Amino acid sequence: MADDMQDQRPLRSTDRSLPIALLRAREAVMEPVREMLSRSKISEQKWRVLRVMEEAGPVEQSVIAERACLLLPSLTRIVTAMEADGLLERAVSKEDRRKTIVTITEKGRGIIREHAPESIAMFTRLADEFGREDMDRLLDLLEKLQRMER
Amino acid sequence: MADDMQDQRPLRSTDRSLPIALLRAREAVMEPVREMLSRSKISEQKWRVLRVMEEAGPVEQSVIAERACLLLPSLTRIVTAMEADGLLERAVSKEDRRKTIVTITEKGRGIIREHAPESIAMFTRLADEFGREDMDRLLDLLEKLQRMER
DNA sequence: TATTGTTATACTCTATAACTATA
DNA sequence: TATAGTTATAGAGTATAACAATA
Repeated sequence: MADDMQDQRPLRSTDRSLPIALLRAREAVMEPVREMLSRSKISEQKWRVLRVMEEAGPVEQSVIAERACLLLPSLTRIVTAMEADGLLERAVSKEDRRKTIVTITEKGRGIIREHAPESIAMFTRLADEFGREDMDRLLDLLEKLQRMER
Repeated sequence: MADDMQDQRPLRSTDRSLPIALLRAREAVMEPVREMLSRSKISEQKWRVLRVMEEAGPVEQSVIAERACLLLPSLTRIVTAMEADGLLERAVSKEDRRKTIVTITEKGRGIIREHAPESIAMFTRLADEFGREDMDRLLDLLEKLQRMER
């Protein structure tokens, strides 16, 4: 009701602004994660790429870019560096020679394995403190939001 | 149960990874917001600073930095540029001369007013599509998360 | 001595456009 | 003509440390 009056209404408080609330929540959650990653000199972005690649299997770069929330030009640089570090391999697709198929290497998987226990422990601790049910509810809602807008 | 076995468990799917889910959700939500801001040549960060300042009234920079999710060195540059553009004013605090108190100007408020209708309309449309109740629930959970970790 | 904010620096990501090669 | 990816470039933010002024 009264949606036509919205031009006169003030903006929501920043706590109830979805973009700001998502950002603040993420910053809060990322604090210990950043601490963990910085110890092993792997950037947040590279970690996301590893996670996405391990999950998706061999994939083209556009897919990685979308799922890791990176632009293609950024991904090109990141993937080049990671290939040099032996964390992944690139190959031209046989079906479509425009595509580059990227595969995680054993060394790349090693990085994930190395951090998995601590990563899981952090999440478990957070979920316990936050409440498991609320955490599930939150993840459900985030998935729904993600799926809606595209 | 079986939390002691976590070292052997694989990581959660990226859809159920809280940091990744928060990031993807935010990217989805930000798409139209970025489109709006780019039309008026105001960066996402400056927009956050304006929002926080309007809400908080005259505040020191540390507070803005925390609430706008920016590091102090980044904020220093942003605030310098915004002061040059007449969007805010800086003054040394009388109680504690180490502190800089920043105040939004009428011109700064103008930027917010200019974008408020479109911003509210975007959110209203999104909340309708997403479901008002779910949106409230999501914002409650995000607030809770934000408050927990600090 | 600790705190607030600034400056400096190296690195990285963003955003856009232009380009190559394939389709 | 359109698409996948690369390269180039300008701008901006990140992260850290060192510093000045003040408490």
